[in-house]
Parts: sequence; C-alpha cells; structure tokens
Amino acid sequence: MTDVRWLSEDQLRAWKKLIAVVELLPGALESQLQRDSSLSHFEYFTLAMLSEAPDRTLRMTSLAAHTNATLARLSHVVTRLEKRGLVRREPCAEDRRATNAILTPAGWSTVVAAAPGHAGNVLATVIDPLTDADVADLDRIMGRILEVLDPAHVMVDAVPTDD
Amino acid sequence: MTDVRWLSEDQLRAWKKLIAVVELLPGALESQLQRDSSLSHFEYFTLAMLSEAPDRTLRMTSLAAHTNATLARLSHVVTRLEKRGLVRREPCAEDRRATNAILTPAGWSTVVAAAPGHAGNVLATVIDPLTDADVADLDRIMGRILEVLDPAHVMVDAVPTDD
DNA sequence: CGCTAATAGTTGTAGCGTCAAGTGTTTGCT
DNA sequence: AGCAAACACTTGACGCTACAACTATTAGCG
Repeated sequence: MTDVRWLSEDQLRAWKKLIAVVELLPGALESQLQRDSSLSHFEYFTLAMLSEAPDRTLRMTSLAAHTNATLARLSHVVTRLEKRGLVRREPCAEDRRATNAILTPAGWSTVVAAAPGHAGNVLATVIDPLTDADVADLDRIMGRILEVLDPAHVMVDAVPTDD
Repeated sequence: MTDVRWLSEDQLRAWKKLIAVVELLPGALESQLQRDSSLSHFEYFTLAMLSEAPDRTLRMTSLAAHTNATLARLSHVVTRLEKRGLVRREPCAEDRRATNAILTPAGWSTVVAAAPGHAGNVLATVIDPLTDADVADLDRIMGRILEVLDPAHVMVDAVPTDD
C-alpha cells in the first residue's frame, strides 16, 4: 500500500489546465445564455434536446439521460420551464407511470432564438482558438475520457457508423 | 446579420464530447472525495492551494484567485472549513482590511490524507485512458482554450520558461 | 490634511441541485 | 388471480453559490 501512484510533471500540467477549463467553461456559457436569453445552460440544453426529439417530445427518464441529470433535478427544472410556458407535461398513454415533456411553440421559439448566440459563444470560446487538427485531437481525447466517465454512452452517441 | 456562424460536423462532435466531460467530471471527482474524505472538490482544492503556499497562508483575495472563486463564495467556504478546524482566519498585519487564511495542522493532515485517493482517481479517470501523446495534446489544447477563458493566467501559470 | 474612491472582506437572501421519502403503476413470480 | 418488487416520477428539506448590500480600511488627490 506504500506505493502510491502519482502524476508525472507533464500529466500534472495537462490535468491542471483541464480542471481550469472545467471550472471556467460553465460560467462562460452560463453568463452569455443568461444575459441574452434568460436561460441557464442546463435549461438551454434541456430545450435543445426536446427540440431535436420526434414530436419535440421525450419521456422524463429519457430526457434525464440525454441531459445527464437525475430525475429529481429534471423534474424541478421542467416545473420551472412549465411555469414559463416553454414546456408542458402530459401523462404518457402507453405507460401511466410515465410523463412526457413536450416543447411548446414558445419553447421552440426560445431555443431557436437562443441557439445562434450560444453557438457563436462556443465558437469564440473553444473552437476558434483551435486548429482543425486540434479539434480532431480534442474529439479523440474526450472520447477516451468518456469511455471511463460514461461507458454506456448515455450522453454522447458511440462512434457514428454509416448505416 | 443574416450570416450566422455555425459549427461544422467535426467541431460539433468534439464540442459535444467536451461538454459531456465538463458535466460529468466534477461529479466523478466530487463523489470520490466526499466518500473518502468528506470534502467537496472545491474544499479540497482550497486546502491544497493553502498547503502549497508559503507558511500555508494566503490572503483571501489571493486564495480566491487561485481557486477561481468569488470572494463571497470563498468567505462562506472558509467559514465552514474554520468550523471544522481545518483553516483559521487571522487579520493581516500589513493591511488591516485584509484577512489571512491559514491551514491548521488538522487541515494539513486532511489534505495529505486526501491527496493520494484523489490523485488515484484522477489517474484512473483521465490520465490512464490517454497515451503520452494524448496528454501532450490535451495540455496544448486546454492551454489554447484557457487563453480565451483566463487570459490573465490567474488559474494556471503561464507557459513555464527556463529562467 | 481632508474628502472621495477604491479595495478587502462579510453577511443575508434567493435560486438551484441533491438526497430521502412518498405516490401511483406495472411487472414478474407463484 | 394475487402479491411483492421494480419502475417512473414528484415533493420537501437542506446545503452551496451568486448577487446585492453593507462595514472597515487604505489610497489618491487637490
């Protein structure tokens, strides 16, 4: 038990930078969305997932998986979005335990209005400073880390194939 | 105004993976530290910064910069750490507006005890799945993003030189 | 000097996330 | 069929963070 593994100097340097990004990036996304669209990043992400779903509808459990949230968290957030008229709930016909979350027209408008500003912010903050090769490296590296953090590929789809 | 910039397919894929890591990594760090040492990641980081400082002492403002926190947040956290006997406050002699935060012996023991488990978790989660080349790429890419997020290099020191 | 502005920090409040507990529904087993 | 376990949420309470307001001290400047 005495041989404790530690990080090499190079690894420590890379780690510190990653952790700095992990701490700073949410704030950067948050403040732009809050300022321009009065949405938290998680709210935006929730609306975005719904906007891409068939009929703009998803079961709570499925939406929770897509957004990497607990059901409890999602339930609170949907309650708030519902009060703002961006989402509505509907009991699921096939399974009466389940609830569908549905994007309202107002919710759709909100997401559509928010998307360009958010995309611009993402571009300016993380994409523009990178070369195409960097982007490819980033994709590969984050993919490897996700194999550990999310082996079931709940958050991000597995490597896309042509079929 | 009509030409809204958007992300390419490759960029979008890399971005989604990065955001997934940003969402999942804090939880992974948090639960290990909470389980093994009853510390949040931010508390651990605060203690770690103090442990590396001369005399294990830092002014609140300086500690806030090192941990990328607002003064208000840090003040609350230090209050809690103080109640647990891990840190103590002392008015600063040179500037009577300022407060020094000082790591107590108990705080030092706590951080020393927590470090190996935390390092092991970092290794297992992000370093082990990467090759040495990946680590170098990660360092370079996060460095470029940090130029935007933290141009003043408050969180991470600028590229080290030999002088 | 003396006054204002800036700095350093603390505290209270409101909002969001987590955890534990609870409801209603469905599945699976016998 | 009947009953227990699993599932799909919802709700309430508590802890942590951001924001705003406030105190105390120091620096700048005429």
